[in-house]
Amino acid sequence: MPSVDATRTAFPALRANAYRDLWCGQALPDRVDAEVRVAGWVHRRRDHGGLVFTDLRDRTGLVQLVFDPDESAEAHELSRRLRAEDVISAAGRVVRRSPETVNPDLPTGEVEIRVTGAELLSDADTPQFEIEACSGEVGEVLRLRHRYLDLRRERMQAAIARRHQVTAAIRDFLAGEGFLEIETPMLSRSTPEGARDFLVPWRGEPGTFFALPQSPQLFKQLLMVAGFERYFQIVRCFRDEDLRADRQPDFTQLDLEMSFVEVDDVIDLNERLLAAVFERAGGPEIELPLPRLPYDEAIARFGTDRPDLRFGLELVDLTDLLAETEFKVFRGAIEAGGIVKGLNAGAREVPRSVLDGLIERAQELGAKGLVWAFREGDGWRSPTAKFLSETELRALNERFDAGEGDLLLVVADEPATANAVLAQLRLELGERFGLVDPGADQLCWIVDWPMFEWNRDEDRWDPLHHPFTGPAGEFDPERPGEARALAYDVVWNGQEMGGGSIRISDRELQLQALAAIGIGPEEAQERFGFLLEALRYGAPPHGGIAYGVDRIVQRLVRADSIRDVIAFPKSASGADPLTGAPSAVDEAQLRELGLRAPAARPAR
RNA sequence: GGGGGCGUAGCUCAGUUGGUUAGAGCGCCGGCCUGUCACGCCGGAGGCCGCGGGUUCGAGUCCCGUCGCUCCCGCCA
Repeated sequence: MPSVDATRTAFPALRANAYRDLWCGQALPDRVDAEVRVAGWVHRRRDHGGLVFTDLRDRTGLVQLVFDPDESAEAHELSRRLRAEDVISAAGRVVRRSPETVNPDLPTGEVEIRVTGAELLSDADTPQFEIEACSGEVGEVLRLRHRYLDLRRERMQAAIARRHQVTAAIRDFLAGEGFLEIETPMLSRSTPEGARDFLVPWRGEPGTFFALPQSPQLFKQLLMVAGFERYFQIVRCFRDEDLRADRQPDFTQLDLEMSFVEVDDVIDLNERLLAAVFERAGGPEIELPLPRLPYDEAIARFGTDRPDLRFGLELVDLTDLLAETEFKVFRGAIEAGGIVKGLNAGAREVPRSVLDGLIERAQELGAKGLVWAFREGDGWRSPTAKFLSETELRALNERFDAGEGDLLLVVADEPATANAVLAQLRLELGERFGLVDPGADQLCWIVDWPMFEWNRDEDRWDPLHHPFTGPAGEFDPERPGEARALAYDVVWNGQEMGGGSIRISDRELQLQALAAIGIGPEEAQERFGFLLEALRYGAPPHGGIAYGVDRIVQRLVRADSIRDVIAFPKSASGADPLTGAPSAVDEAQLRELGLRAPAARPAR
């Protein structure tokens, strides 16, 4: 007998109320002979003319109601008029089913309720889609337009309940560690770094704008200066960028900050936090401490700062081996400041069409090309092997640790491109070859980040995290490229779940860090003056982290899309099919704000 | 901004080399049915094949454009 879905929250006994005194999912053998009232939605109806069965659904599950004319002619009459999703309440007696009629697939399948009286509380139009469709997934826009129906599905109820378990576990754990939950403003100042801001025009002075927060970063630092020492917030954040399957323009962070801590302190607390959340919300069992991977090692081995550690196919640097090669593709790339890097996909039967597809994919991802080679005996089967010398082939072979039939894929390009392309190909090959156990989970910390990376388009240094991240050791403003940051990201199966750092708590150092990315004292004062000012008044050393709560829940319920764990998400195009937002506003509203409507608005 | 995929009944989809009356399952409507539980059986309704143009004797099918959805790249400090 299956137990009630463990992902749903526990249900306390209902106190008798106007409509019911038992949740459907509580109609269990221990209630046999009880006279009860239940209420909910008509999930399915099986009309035998004489007997009518309905499955009644509430948040806790299903229970079978039996409408027998011998029990109540009136209720039986009503039952024949019921339609899917009608809302009813029913009174009756819990009875044990005879052995041959037990439904082992239903937690309440050992009993049923013989109805003695029923009331139709609300009748329902036929939904445009079936609540629990038996074929295929219903189109997402339709689901979102009728989200209140979509959310009735068991999977969605479970996802939203799981989300509650996650946030409840977070609150309980952090409260136990001395954290206070403190709110920060939604209407705040635009700090046009990083993502595009959502702006809110201010009526008080037309032409000025609030910005919705991309994160409460600066406020939480001020809370540390204010002496709260341990703060957290489960908080909505906003970024006006294009969406993805794991990205929403408005999303939820767990934001936390601690005073008088160093990197190890923050990581230790967060590992225990993750373990507590996983234990309570049905996540993976994790062994602490989690592995820590230095940034450089992650890039070298996986080509990315968020490696999926559930499978191998690690990258191998071949630059030194081929430095003298005659093969122009490789040689040319190396001389232009690039690298040659490859991965060994192992012994695979890979048809030519797939190889062509890989080349095409590599080019899509920005590579000039992709060289493939199969190990065959002492030699190689590859259209390009003939360009390489015997010595080089042997060296390649050793470096790759290649065995018979192994497929090698090689990209020669500047480091960022070669790494990005191979990192993505590695993921896609892992998927294609079934190297990832769908039940496996691998978490790790990425540590020892560079402070800055060179932005060639803008001709300046950009922070890898944000400009309030503390440097490790002495900071040399003359050599920003060499600075390391006291930063850490937590990566789960190749997805960034959270990231944080020890912050700069010294005003002079903060000014230097801003200067390194091209923000001089005046501009710093103009944009971050309130922070710099606060740092004058006794700022404790502090650091923290922020997690994507939606992503954590998405992973826990193994949903393909972040939208499946948010009650009312935006569609992939960024709009809300339910309310029709965003929408035009009337002229008077715009006038008040000193704004003008665009000349022509495309019809939505 | 760029690339891929999709758009046929309320829903999920099929639709051959371009061929005459566009199908299936589910749902819906009507009827029958006292042990079903994705109930069953009989009958029925339901289509601007996203939209516009083109090629053709003939277009759901081919071509061009456009709109919508979706995935990815860019972007997301």
